[in-house]
Amino acid sequence: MYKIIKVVVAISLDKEFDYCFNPELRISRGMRVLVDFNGRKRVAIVVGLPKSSKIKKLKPVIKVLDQESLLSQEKIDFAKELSKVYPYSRGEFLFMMLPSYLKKATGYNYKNTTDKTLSKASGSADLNESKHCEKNVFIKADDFLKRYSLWKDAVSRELNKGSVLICFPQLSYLLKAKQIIDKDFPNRARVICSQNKEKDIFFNWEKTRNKALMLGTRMSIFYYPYDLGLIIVEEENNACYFQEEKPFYHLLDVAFLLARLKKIKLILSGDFPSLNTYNRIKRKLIFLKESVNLPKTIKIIETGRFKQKTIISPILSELLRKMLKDDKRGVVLWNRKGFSRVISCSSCGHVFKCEHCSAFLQLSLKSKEGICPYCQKKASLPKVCNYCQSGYLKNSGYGIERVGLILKKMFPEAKVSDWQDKDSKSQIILSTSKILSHLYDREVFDLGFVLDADSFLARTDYNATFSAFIYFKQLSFLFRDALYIFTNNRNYYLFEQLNEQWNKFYNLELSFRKKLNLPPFGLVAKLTLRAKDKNKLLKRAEDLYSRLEERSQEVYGPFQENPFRLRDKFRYSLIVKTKRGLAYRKVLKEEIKKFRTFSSLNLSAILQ
DNA sequence: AGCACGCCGACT
DNA sequence: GTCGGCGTGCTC
Repeated sequence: MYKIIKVVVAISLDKEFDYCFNPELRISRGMRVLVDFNGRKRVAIVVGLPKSSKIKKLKPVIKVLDQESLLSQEKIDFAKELSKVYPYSRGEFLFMMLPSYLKKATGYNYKNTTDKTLSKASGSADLNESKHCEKNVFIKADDFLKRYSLWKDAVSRELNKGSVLICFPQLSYLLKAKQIIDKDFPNRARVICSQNKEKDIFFNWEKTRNKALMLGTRMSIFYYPYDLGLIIVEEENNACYFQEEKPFYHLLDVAFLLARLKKIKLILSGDFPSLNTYNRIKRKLIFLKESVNLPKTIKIIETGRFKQKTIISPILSELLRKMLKDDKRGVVLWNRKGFSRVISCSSCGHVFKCEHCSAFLQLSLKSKEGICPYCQKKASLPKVCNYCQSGYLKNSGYGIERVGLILKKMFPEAKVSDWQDKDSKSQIILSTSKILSHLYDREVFDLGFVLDADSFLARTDYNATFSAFIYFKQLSFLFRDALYIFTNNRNYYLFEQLNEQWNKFYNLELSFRKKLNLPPFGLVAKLTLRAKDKNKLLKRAEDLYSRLEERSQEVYGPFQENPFRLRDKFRYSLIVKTKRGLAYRKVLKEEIKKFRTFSSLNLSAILQ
């Protein structure tokens, strides 16, 4: 007589499959088994042990790969909850919780030593958000040290009982913070991140299961230890917490779901909360703990009266002159890499474009080559135009290198440096917005000058104003005296908000979002289709559009993505607006599932 | 996901 | 004729 198991595999189809096995074998939930799935051998995870099956002819399990359960019932439930929210199957999520070399059928027999209490913790996620969230906190302070001092005690308290997971947006930030954390918790912290070598992930995965202090990037949450008692998300509003490739997910969604499932505390920490988190604070679902921050001066300068022909307006050159006279240092911010924006022929006007993207090549002064700002591929440039054989190449538009060159000419006596070449003697420093990834270096300058503020507002997405607010506010931390912002829209409401209380702007933004049913109130999904064949792609995009519209969804598009063609593939997007809630997500998920992705065309979905 | 099956258009 | 690209169905 045979016994039966239910398994899932790592495919997008959210379905359990039944197999039979010899009762002499020891099989329990959360173990890996090797099965014949549709004619091929595949690793599957056991999710159930039913008495009977509706399927008449069951295939037998080929091999049992583990001696003991690898994934607890709680993790199986967690994967199920995740698959309700995101358009991926329970199987796909369960496999994300395994170190990748256990995803293959390599005969590793996992022998558990510490994970004995697993099967106790079970039950499905409590979807009533208000129940366990009074514990959740947002810690607001403008630098890491201040925030750390506010959540440090919670860490040491929790470590007496169980494990703590601290998430960081990037590995570089994590390692910097680790030096500080190591002083208080010597030899305790373990790093879990995708950059780890396979062995390290496995090593940590096994070792970090008991009263462990885990520091990780966004994926580390899928490897959480069974006795996890506290999750901390540092720089909660950082865009790095959103994974921009398949599977798309936001760490915060995953963290909320896990905290609710495990009934544990979640501490969010950052200089400014995300709008979603602020909404939770307002709804009293998160408690705000704010440390007093020094107000920073942000000055708005209208440039409209001056021709943009000279990128350095008279006001700016006057400010820089005064700054040099006062022996102070400043950073000029311009968010375009390279030297110029367009390379064209002075005679026939031919514009040099990237072969793989719909983008103009940009000149890099350093390599004297053309470079695509999107795919980063380099292309050699001819001395004489290869189309008309007569014209010279002409550069127009401003990249950061050109802005630097102009400033060098204007201020020959000053030391003008690019961000990467700067030293303690540099007086005028040029940088793109990547300066913000050095926020935690705590290097402070006297003055800052944003020359291209309007390009941050020219974005068409609903988040543009909010992102611009965060960008300017975070920048202002880097400057002792003042941050100057040059704009043609002096009267835009954002600018008057920059020197107000931070939550005044948040309240204003939330009221707009509520009126227009945008996140965090409504659900916005962006579905992007990519293919090499432009016409077929458009047809597919229109197909999907009408299908979604039939389901009475508010659909917009198809829009061409910018750039339309990227790495040889054209891209169209659809925007779907619905109410928030699992039922609406389910409709979207079904349509995405029904929409088959071929080798020649793929679909990705981002839900916000 | 990945594979088999079957439907059409192209072509030695 | 039949080769092959691609839409469709299916996996216990």
